[in-house]
Formats: sequence, C-alpha cells, structure tokens
Amino acid sequence: MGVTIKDVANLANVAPSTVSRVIADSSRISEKTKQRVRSAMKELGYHPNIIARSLANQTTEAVGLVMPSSADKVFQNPFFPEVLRGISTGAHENKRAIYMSTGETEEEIFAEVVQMVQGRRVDGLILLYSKVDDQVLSYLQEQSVPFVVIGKPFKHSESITFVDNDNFKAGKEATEYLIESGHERIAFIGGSLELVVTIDRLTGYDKAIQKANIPYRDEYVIHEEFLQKGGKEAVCELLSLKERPTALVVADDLMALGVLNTLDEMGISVPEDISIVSFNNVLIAEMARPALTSIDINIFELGYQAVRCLIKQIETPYAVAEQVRVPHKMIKRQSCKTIQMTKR
Amino acid sequence: MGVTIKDVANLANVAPSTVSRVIADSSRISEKTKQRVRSAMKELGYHPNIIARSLANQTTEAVGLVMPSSADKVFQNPFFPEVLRGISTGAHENKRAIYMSTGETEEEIFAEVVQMVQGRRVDGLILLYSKVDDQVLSYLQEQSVPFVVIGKPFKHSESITFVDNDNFKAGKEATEYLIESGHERIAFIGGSLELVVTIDRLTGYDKAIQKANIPYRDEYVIHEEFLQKGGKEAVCELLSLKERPTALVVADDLMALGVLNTLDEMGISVPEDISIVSFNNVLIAEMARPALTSIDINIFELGYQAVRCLIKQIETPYAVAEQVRVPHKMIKRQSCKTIQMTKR
DNA sequence: TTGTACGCGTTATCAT
DNA sequence: ATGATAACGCGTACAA
Repeated sequence: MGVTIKDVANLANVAPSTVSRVIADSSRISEKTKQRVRSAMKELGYHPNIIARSLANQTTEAVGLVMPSSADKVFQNPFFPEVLRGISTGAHENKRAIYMSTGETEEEIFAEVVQMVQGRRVDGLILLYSKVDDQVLSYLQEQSVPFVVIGKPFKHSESITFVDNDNFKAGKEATEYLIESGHERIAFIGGSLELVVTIDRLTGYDKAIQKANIPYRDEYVIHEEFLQKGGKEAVCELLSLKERPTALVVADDLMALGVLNTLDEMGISVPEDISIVSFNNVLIAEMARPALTSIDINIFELGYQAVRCLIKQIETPYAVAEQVRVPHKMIKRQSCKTIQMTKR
Repeated sequence: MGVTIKDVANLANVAPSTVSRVIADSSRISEKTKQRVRSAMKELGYHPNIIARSLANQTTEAVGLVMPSSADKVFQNPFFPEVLRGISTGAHENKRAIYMSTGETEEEIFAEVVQMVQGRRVDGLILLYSKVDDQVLSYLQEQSVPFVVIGKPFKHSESITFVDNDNFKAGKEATEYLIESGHERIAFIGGSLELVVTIDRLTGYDKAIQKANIPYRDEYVIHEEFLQKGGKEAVCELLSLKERPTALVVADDLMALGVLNTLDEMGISVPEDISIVSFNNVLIAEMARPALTSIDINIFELGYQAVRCLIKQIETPYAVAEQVRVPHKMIKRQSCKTIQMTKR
C-alpha cells in the first residue's frame, strides 16, 4: 500500500538504513546524500510508519489518559475539558499524541490500562482522578510504568509523582474568609469522601473552624456528587436544620450553581441570607447570578504540569518522584457578605 | 523485556503461531491445546503487543479525533465534552481506542492528521467540526481514509459521511416559534459564517421570517464567537438600534448566557422585554435564570452516531457515504413570552 | 490440528 | 559515510 522506506531507498540509490538515518538527521550522513534522500521522500510522498517505528525502538511518543470511572457524569463538569486543554497543550509542545481511555466501569478501565501498558501503546499515563484504594495506581506502580496523578494519591504520596493544588490550604482559606466576614455557622458541602480532594478541603475547613473556636457540627458537613444535583440535595438537608448555616463552603462550582438555584426557588437570597464560597472557578462561576466567589485552582496548569512531569519521567528513568503544587487564588465576586459578629 | 508470544509457546510446548491462533480463538485449534496455551498465558502474565499486531495486520483498533483549530477556546463550550462523551461511549462499545489531536493552529493539526493517517496510527477519523474549505477534509478524501464529519460539510456533502442535525429546520422552528408568539422584530445572533452550522440555522431563520412576510433586516443579523463574550457584544450592537428587536434567536447556549447577563446589567428583563430561543440545550441552559428555551440537538448522539458510521465504514470498504440526521427538539422554558400582535 | 517460514516497516548493530 | 542484516512481536499462507 503505502510508500515505505525501501521505496525511498531505491529511488535515492541508498540503503534503507541510510534513509532511516536521514529521518533521524544523523550527523554521520553527508549533506549531499541527505538532500538526495529528502527529495526522494518528497517525490514519493513518504511518511514514516509510526507503528513500525514503535515496534523497532520500543517507544510510542504517546501518553495515555485515564478518565474516572463514571465517565458519563464526569464530562458534565467543566473541570475535565479544562484539564484536557492543559494536557493537550502540554502534549503538543512535547510532540506527544494523546490516547484516551473509553471504559466506563472500573473493571473496564483497568483492562484498558493494562492494554495500553502491556500492549506498549503509550510511553506513560496520566490519571485524571485520585481516589482511595485504586487498583490502576497499584498496577502502574508494580509495573514501574511512568505515570502522573492529577490530585494527591491517598497513600504513598511521597513515592508517586503527582500534580495537585494545596487543597487543605484552599479549604482553610475559603473557610477563614467566611469567618473573617463574621460567619460562624458555616456548612461544608463536598463531594464523595472517596475522593482525596474532598478529604483535603474538608480537613482545611475543619482546621479553620477549630482555629476560630467554632465547634464542629456533624450536621453541617454534607457529601454529594460534584454536580448541580448534588448541590440541590445538600441544600434541602441543610435548610431543614433548626440552626441554619449563614455561609456555605461548596467544593465545586457546579454544585454551587445547584445550591444557588435551589436557594432561589426557596426564596432565600445570596449573599443577603447565605454566603457562598466555592471551588474551581470555572466559567459558570463568573456567569452565575450572583457571580460566585470561587477559589481558582488553575485547572489548565494542573493538566499542563502533569504532562511536563510525565515526559520528564519518561525521558529520565529512575528519576525520583516529583510533587508539584499548583497555586490557587480566591476570586472574590458577589456571593459573599460580611455579617454582624454575634459574640465578642 | 515483556513476555512475548514465544515465551508462551515455549511454556505450552506449541509453536508461536498456535498461540496466535488461540488469541484469535481460531476454530482450528483443539480445545485441549487452547486450555494449555491459555493457562501458560495466565502463568506468564502475557498480554499481546498491540503495536506488533498493528504492524502485522495493518489495523489499529483506534479512531482519531480531530479537534477544531482554536483548541483553547473550543473546550470552553460544553458542546465538546458532551460530544466527546458520545464518541467515548461509542468507541468503547466497539472496542476502539481514541486518539486525540493536540495541535492548535490549522497547520499543526493538518500535520498531525497526516501523521495519524500515514503513520497508520488510526483506522479512521472523526472531524469534530465542519468548515468551509477545509484542507484536512480534502486530504482525507484524496487518501480515501475512512472518516466522518460531525456537522454538514460545506461542499460535496453527498459523497461524504456525516452526522448532523437538520439545522435549517431547527433554525426555522426556533424562529417560527417566536413568530407564533407574536414577535416580528426578531434578531439572529450566530457564530462565524465560516461554520456551516451557522449558515444552516441562519437560512432557517431567513426562511421563517420570509414565510411570515417579515422583512429581512441586515442589522438584525449578527455574527460573533460561540462564547458568552460574543453574546455580550452582540447585545450591545442590537440595543443601539432605533428599533430594538423583541426576540432573539441565539445560535448557542453559552452565547445566550452572555446575552442574558448583559441584558440583566442593562436592566432589560427576559422574557418580559425580550424573548430568547437558543440552541444546544447544554446544562447551563437549564441552570440559567431565567432558564433558557433551547433547541436540544442531542449532542451525545452526534458523537455516538459518528463512531457508529466510522466503524461501519472501516469494516466495509467502499461503502457508500452515509448521512445521519440526529433529531432535535425544542425544550420550552422561561426565556420566551407571547406578546401582543401588532397587525392583523 | 499444528508447525514452518516469511512479511509488516522500521531501527540498531556490526561491518566495510 | 554507508550498507547488509538482524531484531521488534505478531499474523498467516503454506506445508505437514
């Protein structure tokens, strides 16, 4: 079918190996021969067969992306397109292709990862999630395949390369901001406790209220999915309490949007009655009414840095694990209000 | 390094070709041998090298995705994650992997496509956009590589397999709905005229007002980017007119959100002062306040059907081009209002 | 039913 | 500086 290295070799009157060297721009080939070979390549419309090259030199120039298991729901969250954009940019700068997992259940995804790795389809992988007891992660570790986690691994994080925000600090700052604004009845609406990001932000929240001598209340901490539906359900729970919170720390913008709309339906206004700080600062945070005060976690950079780390790992085997902290920043908008201090 | 077909053959005391046949579950191998080989594979932890397989049988079991050139902006639109979800689901059902382009400029993307195709990295491609005079499309046609366009190709659409909505009809219906609600001063805010989808919806709009004997006004037709920023700019233009429109057909939910917020800032209320119908019905259409009346174009299905068509094309060479129309449906919400008829 | 031998397109090693 | 040849791991026509 296609034109191969042999065809080029014939036309240029050289050996196939010479053509190969010209492709690699080897310094041991005379400039004259290079010219001849190159014009032969052009004339024939030659393009190297990447598959054959991969087989010969055991490298693919491709990185694998492992999506979270609930792929159907996950794409609804703007986090993923944005992190994908960062990854895409990084991959492109490093001339790497992207290979995506398509599985939906955990088992399917695991099988795909094994395929990618053992099938030598990719040189390394990026995990777009981080959860407790992940078999994919264990597998990659024992195979010693280069990989990077976006988010902090639950265990052995010292020996794993990961890119993450300081979610503890972010959670703490969000909460402190509300405390400084005079709030004391502050609730936390987070995602699943299986996700390390939830744990970190919650711990930060905890630390902040503790530091301010505000008692921790179990009924003020709610866990739902990272979607607006989760936000809705959380609000219903919280508003049924005797002592309603005056402020909410919501672990995701999309959830916060659900919260916003539910509160609106119930005639509770933000920020007059309830203040909200959320996380991620995706587009909708700005577009919401009122616009949401949100912690910008620089999602693009998470993806971009993940690729950088991965390439580094691929190119320098036995490199030590690297931990990258992407800085966050609170973007203040209209969803928070200072209230009267109740004591002292 | 890894364990190969030969290792398995040795352990099972058979020839490598026998192992290969067991993998393919050939009917010409005795059940007894199969068992023996399989247990050998298990014992050694064997996994086929997909790269080698690809080289041998000239197939990759992977499909390539070509993103639009302005990758940075494009991911902000919820259209893409959703179509990606459809593609991902379809690919998974067909046991195909996904390769994504990472280039940003048109030239980069073109080079990548050539790599994918000539490098035999993919068996076929899906174009996630459709624009006038696309060199990628021309290239794929002349190479006779299986490919599917999401959206309608501008030229030669009969000979190209594509998956699209009936955007003409959708544009017409949206406009007719407003006309039936008593509106006559109806503006159209669309994306770039380079995009076929814009052309189709605009033509539908045109047809509808023509049919209703409403004169076409140049100043009522505006083209901006498919983002909320575009929506904002469009509104400013329209509201500076002497005769302000009473209704808007906005070609994208995200733009509509921009429109909504801009109108809000200017103290113009929706739907009391201006009615809006938009397209795509992504999550934010529902979450916007007021919730947007939007034409649901079934984005997931666009992606899903695209994969189906592509696989079909890959598996049956020389198949005729197929055109799939994904049905749309208007979702009525709170952004439209019936107004007093002015004449007759 | 199973084995032998060659080809897929490239790179790498060893000659020259 | 260049050529011949052997891998890379698998599929398959042909032989047995």
